[in-house]
Amino acid sequence: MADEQEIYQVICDRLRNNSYKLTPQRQTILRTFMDNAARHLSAEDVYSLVKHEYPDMGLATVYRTLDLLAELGILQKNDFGDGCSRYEFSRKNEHHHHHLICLNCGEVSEFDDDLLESLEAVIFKRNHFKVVDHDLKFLGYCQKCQSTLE
Amino acid sequence: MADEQEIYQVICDRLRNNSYKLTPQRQTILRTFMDNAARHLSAEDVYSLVKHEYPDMGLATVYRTLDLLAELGILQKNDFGDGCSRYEFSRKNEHHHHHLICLNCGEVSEFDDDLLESLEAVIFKRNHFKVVDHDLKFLGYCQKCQSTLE
DNA sequence: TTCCCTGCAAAGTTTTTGCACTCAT
DNA sequence: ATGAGTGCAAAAACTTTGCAGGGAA
Repeated sequence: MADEQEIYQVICDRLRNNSYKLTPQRQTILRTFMDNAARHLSAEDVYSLVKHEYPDMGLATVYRTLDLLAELGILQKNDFGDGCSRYEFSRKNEHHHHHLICLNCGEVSEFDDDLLESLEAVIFKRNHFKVVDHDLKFLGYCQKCQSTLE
Repeated sequence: MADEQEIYQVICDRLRNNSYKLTPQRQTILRTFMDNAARHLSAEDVYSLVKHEYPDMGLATVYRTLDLLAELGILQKNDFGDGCSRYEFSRKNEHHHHHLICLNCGEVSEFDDDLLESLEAVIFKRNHFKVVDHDLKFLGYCQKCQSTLE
């Protein structure tokens, strides 16, 4: 990923260009994602992480901010089937990555592959369905849990 | 798909073999899925469909039955991102199918492809992650909505 | 100053649970 | 007859909304 400061600038610009305000709450939440780039945070996760730095922030604000940032394409919203939405910085323009979800401990890791791009043309021909995005998850057991379980 | 009566027998056997009872509620729900094999029904969908034939059935029973049938591998639980789980007859042993979800009207159609099987070996080598299942969704616009939108 | 944004509390949605009663086996 | 299964209502879990007050531009 590029330099943190640079990313932060790009995001602030995108907010301003859409006439959204750069409130301290939004800044704090953004910083939380930058500080936890490896994780896939839920609203509740963000809420507790932010509580230290910003004890007065409301949970509703977290939800509204995540919504907004996802709408602006800054964050990507994921559903890993654990009952809540989880967010990460959007990487639509980079290499396509998919998620490996451990059925035992719930850890989410990643896997890069472009294989599916070629499929989208096939789908358009066969099904007349115009694909704009795809979502591929692999469910199984991470290395740690494989040894734990047996 | 095979003969309806045959499927029904297989399912009843699987219930009995696990010492679950074949209650009229469960029969009604199963029949509902057989009568709507092309659809991906939510608990609420099943509930309203069943209401005609069985007005006294409770929603909790529908949830519990869908859970049970999914656990037994009779139904497959899907998350299409519309805020509720949707079920269809499980086809784990047949050709792998993936879902095409229309972002406009929400219609879910299907697409068959085995491409991903080969990927799972690559993932085990590269990430030491033991894949047991995968879930691939394509998001886009169905033929109908493509013309409607432009 | 303007009105976007926020915190709070209340409500919404989907799903689960507790409990006493009922029925398939 | 017996415990799995059921309906009902209440609760749980996550998220959204309404509103009055507050702060970024």
